Amino acid sequence: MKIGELAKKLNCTVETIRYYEKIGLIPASIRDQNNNYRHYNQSHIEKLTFVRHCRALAMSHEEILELQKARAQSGQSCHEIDKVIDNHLLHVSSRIIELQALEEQLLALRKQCLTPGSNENCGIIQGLDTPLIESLSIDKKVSHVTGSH
Amino acid sequence: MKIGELAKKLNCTVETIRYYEKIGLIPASIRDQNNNYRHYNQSHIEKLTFVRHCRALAMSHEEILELQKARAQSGQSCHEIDKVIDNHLLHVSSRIIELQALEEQLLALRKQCLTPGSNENCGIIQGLDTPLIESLSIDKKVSHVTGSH
DNA sequence: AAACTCTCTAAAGCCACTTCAGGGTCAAGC
DNA sequence: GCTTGACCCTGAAGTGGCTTTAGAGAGTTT
Repeated sequence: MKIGELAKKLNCTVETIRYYEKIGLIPASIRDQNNNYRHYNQSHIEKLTFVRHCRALAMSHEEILELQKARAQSGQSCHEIDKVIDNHLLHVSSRIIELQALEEQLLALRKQCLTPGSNENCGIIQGLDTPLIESLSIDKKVSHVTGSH
Repeated sequence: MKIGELAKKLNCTVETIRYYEKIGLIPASIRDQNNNYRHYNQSHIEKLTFVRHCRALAMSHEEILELQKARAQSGQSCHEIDKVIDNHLLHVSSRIIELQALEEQLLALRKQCLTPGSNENCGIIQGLDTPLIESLSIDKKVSHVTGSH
């Protein structure tokens, strides 16, 4: 299977696959000796499926590498694996709480301007001109699950 | 006021302030003629307060620039301002919904391994080896509020 | 043979900063 | 007057997880 077909199968771009190979998230593909095209077999598909599933769950590359490493320790307990998932769940749930706090602040701000007038008197602008309450800025070290855009 | 004092006042780093100036998110500071140090007055403080408040609400630089532009149109209605906030609220709430769906998937996955055994038989690994259900990958164009870490 | 699609590589761009390297400035204490 | 340490300066590179661009070779269709 060539890279384009694999990309379609896994609902990602060929660039993403090449990028994963480059950074070592998936093993190097086999190359066609004539034209240097990448070729993939079942084992490659499985490895990429795993990575894409992890990414769809918003795991970082580092977390994925940890999972791959833990899984490779044959015969070992899967305690390490559980730990990675538990930690990541913490990342996600703390990010949800952060964003919910943010949403509330934004809704409160929005209510300052229910009847649009001139922008000089806009309650939103007035609200934004005042500093934020400290408590909102939640500890950013907890989660790698960032951003909102 | 020098940059270090301003940074403390606004709970950010001096590097961030210099960066904002560089990309034009805040106007250039006044410079001390002797040593080229940046100096800030009340007007600068207000502008940076506005930007930091917007950023604390997870607005993108682009959104902040839109707000600044809208506000500068004196005499105009604040309809544009409302629109930016409404749009951003959409970003945030759709990201919350995404992350909640993600959290559920992760919890379901976690339940596959309640009694840790060998990692070969770990239900989490088995779960990650299967492709994701398409419906999870929500339209990523909606929100700039991304990530989880 | 031309046109179109697929593949390749290396490098740059994105966002919102942070970090680094290598300096200059200034006040306090010896 | 000299050192120490805190602060300031600039420009460039690094972060993560890709995406985009530029330029070129390979393969298929007309």
